[in-house]
Amino acid sequence: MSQQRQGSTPGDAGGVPAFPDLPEATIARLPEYLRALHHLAETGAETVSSEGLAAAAGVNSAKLRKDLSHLGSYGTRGVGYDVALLVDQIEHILGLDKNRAVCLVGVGNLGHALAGYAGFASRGFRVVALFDADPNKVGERINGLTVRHIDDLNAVAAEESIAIGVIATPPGSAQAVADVLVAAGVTSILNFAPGVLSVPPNVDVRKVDLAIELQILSFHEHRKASLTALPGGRSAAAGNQEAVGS
Amino acid sequence: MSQQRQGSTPGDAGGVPAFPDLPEATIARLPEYLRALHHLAETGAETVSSEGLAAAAGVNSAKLRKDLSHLGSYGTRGVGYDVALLVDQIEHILGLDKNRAVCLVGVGNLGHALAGYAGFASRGFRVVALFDADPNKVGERINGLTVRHIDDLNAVAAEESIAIGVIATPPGSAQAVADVLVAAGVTSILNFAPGVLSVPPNVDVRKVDLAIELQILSFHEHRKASLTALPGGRSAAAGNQEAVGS
DNA sequence: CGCGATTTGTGCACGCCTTCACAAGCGCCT
DNA sequence: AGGCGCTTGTGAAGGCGTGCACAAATCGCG
Repeated sequence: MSQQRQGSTPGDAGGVPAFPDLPEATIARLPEYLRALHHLAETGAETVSSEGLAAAAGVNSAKLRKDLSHLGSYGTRGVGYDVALLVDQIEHILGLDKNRAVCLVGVGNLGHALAGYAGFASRGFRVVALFDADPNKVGERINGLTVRHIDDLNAVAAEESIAIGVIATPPGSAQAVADVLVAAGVTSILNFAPGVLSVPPNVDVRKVDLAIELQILSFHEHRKASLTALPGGRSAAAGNQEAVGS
Repeated sequence: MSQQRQGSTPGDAGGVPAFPDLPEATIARLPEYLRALHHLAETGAETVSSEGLAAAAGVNSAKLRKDLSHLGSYGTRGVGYDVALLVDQIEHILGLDKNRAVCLVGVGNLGHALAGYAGFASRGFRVVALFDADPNKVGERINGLTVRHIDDLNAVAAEESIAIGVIATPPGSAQAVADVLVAAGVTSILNFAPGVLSVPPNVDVRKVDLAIELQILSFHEHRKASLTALPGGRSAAAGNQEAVGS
């Protein structure tokens, strides 16, 4: 068993598998596969076929096979994929075995909810610190953590290496917070504030804008309404089950 | 001025511009353009160049021009785009002039925050009803709305046409809630619960999974770490500012 | 009235992603 | 041992999206 396929770069340091240049689209789907696999494992399944896993993850089976083939050959022809093995592999690829530290900036309406979101801890992330600029919020205890002032961010980052920063502030403060995070050495940011962040090229930013999601749905709603109103108004089938991802 | 270009289908009912088959990628960017345009309008700008708007929206200027060209010719060569006109056009395309009714199911940690999210109302959406299955939550008042029991959803949908349903329940209840929404005639769903929803083909589902976003960031963090650790460890520049969208 | 500066709109080529279809491989049953 | 059915892994084709580079169009100025 051990490591069958090591990756591309031969001059590899240690046992870290070099990255076989996974397509972005594949990476965006791996977490969904992982969730489906965990669910399958709970039901006691030892192996899954690509068909079965694809159905559980909501994708085409061919796509799933191609995605998994990029990580190496972890399936057995005629049988399927070993669930436990695949879970380990994907978690390793995603770096989830590192139990990454996350800090959250902005303990307002949304930030408050995010701080208590159970889905983070259960999937390999530790929320280690909460920050806000409002002195009235500082000191408040949420889910076992005390809100600290944003000026303390540097100090906290110094003791504990922060892998990911989450921005849940009003739009006007987002850029300033991003600058602070970058200055503290954070190189991955999840931004819930509307607007574009300007960051150095080595920093990755993912943006989630709830209003944008609604607007996209509104468009489809608008389109469907105008189609069914037209003479040839059929069932207006089109793209559905659009998953968010880059 | 008025209408220069009406769309494709000539046999058009009323003044509704038939849909020129916008690419999905373009649709996903229109809301971001719209936000940038609103911001520009507030600063008093009458016109914008594609370069300027592209910068404000965080995209390539060529991409922006191509996107806008799909909606028709609303720019003037040598001058730029009329901000107010473009706002109207995009809002119309997205169907935001309809002031769509949104209902939210699941008033837990996240749902509570969503119910109070100001970004919805300010961008053309009205949260008209909150639902939950927990009797203890029913009756609670949030942001001027009273939480009702999920069984009342059909009745509410009968009086007020609900355009979009938002699911913010635990994963286990999501499918059941989706079924109720579909039965009530809702054809657009925004799902915050992990997992795949099964819906009829005429229903659009968009999914937002916060943990997935973190996992994707984790991957890039993992990748960057292993790159900088290698001999040729340069600044590890790669894809950044990845916006979420289908 | 003509010219140059500016900016839009778009044809074209390239690359990524998806999907199909099938050969190769594996296990089981006889 | 041999054959059969099932499933993976992948070559190839097609479609979609992006970005370049440029022609067409408009405005302002001399």
